[in-house]
Amino acid sequence: MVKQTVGLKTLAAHLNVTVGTVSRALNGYSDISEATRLRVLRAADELGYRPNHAARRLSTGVAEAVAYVMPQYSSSISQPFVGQLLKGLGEAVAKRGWDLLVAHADSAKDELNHLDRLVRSGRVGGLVISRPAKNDPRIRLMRSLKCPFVVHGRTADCRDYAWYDVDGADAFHTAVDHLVTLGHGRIAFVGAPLQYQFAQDRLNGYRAALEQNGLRAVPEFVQITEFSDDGGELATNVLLDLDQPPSAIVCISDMVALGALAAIRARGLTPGRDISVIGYDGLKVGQHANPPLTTMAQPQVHAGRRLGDILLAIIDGGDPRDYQDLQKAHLLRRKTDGAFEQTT
Amino acid sequence: MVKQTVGLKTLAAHLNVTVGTVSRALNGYSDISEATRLRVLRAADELGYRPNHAARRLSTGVAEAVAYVMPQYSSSISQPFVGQLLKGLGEAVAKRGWDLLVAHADSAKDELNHLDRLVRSGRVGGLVISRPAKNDPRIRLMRSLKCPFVVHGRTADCRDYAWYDVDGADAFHTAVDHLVTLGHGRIAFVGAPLQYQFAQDRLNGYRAALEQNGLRAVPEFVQITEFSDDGGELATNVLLDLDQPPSAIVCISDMVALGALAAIRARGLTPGRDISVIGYDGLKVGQHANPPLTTMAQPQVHAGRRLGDILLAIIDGGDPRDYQDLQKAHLLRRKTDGAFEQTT
DNA sequence: TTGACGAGCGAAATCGGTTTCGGATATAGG
DNA sequence: CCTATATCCGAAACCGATTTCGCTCGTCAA
Repeated sequence: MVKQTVGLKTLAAHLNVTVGTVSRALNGYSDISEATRLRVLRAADELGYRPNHAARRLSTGVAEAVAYVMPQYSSSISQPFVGQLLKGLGEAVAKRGWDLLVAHADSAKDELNHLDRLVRSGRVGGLVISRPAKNDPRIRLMRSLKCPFVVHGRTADCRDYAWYDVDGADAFHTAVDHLVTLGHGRIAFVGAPLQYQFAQDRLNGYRAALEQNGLRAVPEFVQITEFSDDGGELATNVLLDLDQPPSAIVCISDMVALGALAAIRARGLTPGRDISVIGYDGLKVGQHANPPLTTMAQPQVHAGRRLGDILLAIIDGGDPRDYQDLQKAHLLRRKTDGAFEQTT
Repeated sequence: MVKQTVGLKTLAAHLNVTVGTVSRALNGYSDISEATRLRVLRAADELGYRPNHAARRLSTGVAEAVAYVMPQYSSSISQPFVGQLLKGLGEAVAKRGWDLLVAHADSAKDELNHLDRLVRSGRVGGLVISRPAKNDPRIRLMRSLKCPFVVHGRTADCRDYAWYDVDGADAFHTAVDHLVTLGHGRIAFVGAPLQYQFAQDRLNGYRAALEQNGLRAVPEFVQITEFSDDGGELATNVLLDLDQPPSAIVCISDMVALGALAAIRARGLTPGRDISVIGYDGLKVGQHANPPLTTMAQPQVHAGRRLGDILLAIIDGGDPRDYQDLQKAHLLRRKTDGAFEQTT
């Protein structure tokens, strides 16, 4: 650590006042004459005074920092949004002069320990939890610690805390509806392990849409696989090997969908003509896929900032239940959705 | 901030010793009897003692935290590697129980102010600077502050500080050599603004390779454009409009290369057959491009951890000049590089 | 002229640890 | 048996801010 050069003491000596006076002048107390305040402010600026963060925290008891908890098993797909999120989060907390720190997880057990330390040692005043499991232990921990937090995503029971999420059920409902409109009746779902709530939500949306459209739910049409392009490719191959393969596939993410496209092309079929595919995320790279990927795009841009604002509001004493933000995804048509053709 | 429940004082009272004794027992001093140490350790564990971070920092003077400075203009392409890097960095600092915080930049000027505060207020003991400009003010600031730092990338003069970089000049040399081997003689370069050192490095490699292969440097073949897919598309269109267009293009990044592919396909040409394209980064999504993108892949996996280890070593007093790590990229052949055909 | 009052500032306690110094007890040596 | 030494622990200073308390002025009304 760089040694403190100019502290309150230096300033005070320089101005012939006490440290208490300087501190009060800097923090806008009323029992300081305007003349003194100006003298102090000017000197602080000239000497480049930076209050020692640790001392202030110790004294005031506020951490002036929040943490972002990285997704547990961060596959390559989770990376793009991490950067975006951090940027937004950083902006939100920086407005208040607070710090943003990131917590990473070695294992599930280590992570809880890490978070406990982070909170109970007073390093952070709140945190953002991404991509929760159905009954996430991290959320239970934060509740028991009475530590402010906001969840990026939701769990099964999400009534009592703050969260920001995109409505996956709605999105997959929309995707299936769209495919039905195009004439598809045999629609498959390639999903991820259901321990994650978002995986369950999207599956629910798929199923609800099938039912509402009077379509039969074919058990083999629901493939749960690894959350990656390889997983998507594997699952799609299983689907295509079926006696009566689907004519359309909705995929739980764009990355999975890219794998699906690869599997389809490998058989000499053309995505969007022979088999329709719809992804989820709205990743920019999807437009460079072969062919460009139709997807359910998210209003991802402001998620980070919104999460930060929510967290700060709760730290300020806001009721978490007042901050539950459900965004809708929208259909972004590119080239992998097409009308059903009997010829298949 | 969650109020401290059990502090040193609580522990001391519970054990009928003084806080000093507890502190020394916990910190492994030798003048504590083994019996007492065990009693203290056990009690600390049972009561779930977490030392107050601010107090310890104030007392010891070490920040127990480092910061990662986000790339200045983080376009979509910069995101994937941010996540990876943070993961590795987090692991490295977590081994020591330190925190990782991220600093984001509103503007260039704000950023310097922000970094100055971060360091001089004692929040961090060192930092990682990504993607420096040729003569980066952030580096100058850190030097003047005598704050330990490591650079991810290099500047023009990089002799006196620690850095980790991938050899862009070598990579583009390799790429051009490869294309020459395939019979190409008209090779273009699509790059990014030269304010960034990495952009200059890669251009240098391209030029050196041309010269070494006895190829003429065509001025119009060097296109400097925006660091994105759109930029790549624009630049490639310019190249294709030339009276004598190139038969191969090396692109400064995979994202730019994806734009190039789009431009090529838009003219009914086939990348890899009519025109070869080589990207840089080794992004996984490149394999889902149309056609799969040949690229110079980086050993990106350990960059974060390595940067973290280097930074900690310097904070421990290591000589920065002993930590200069230049990695090599390697050619990852997919489908966009092909033999030159006269027919074009 | 005096007493009350308020403005402005100094002095000191406080946050929760770390670390130095010195004292008490136990052990060893003569 | 008495002193020298090592062992172990208590007491207190310290890190650099914040914040409370109270003192000292100057001002004004009685």
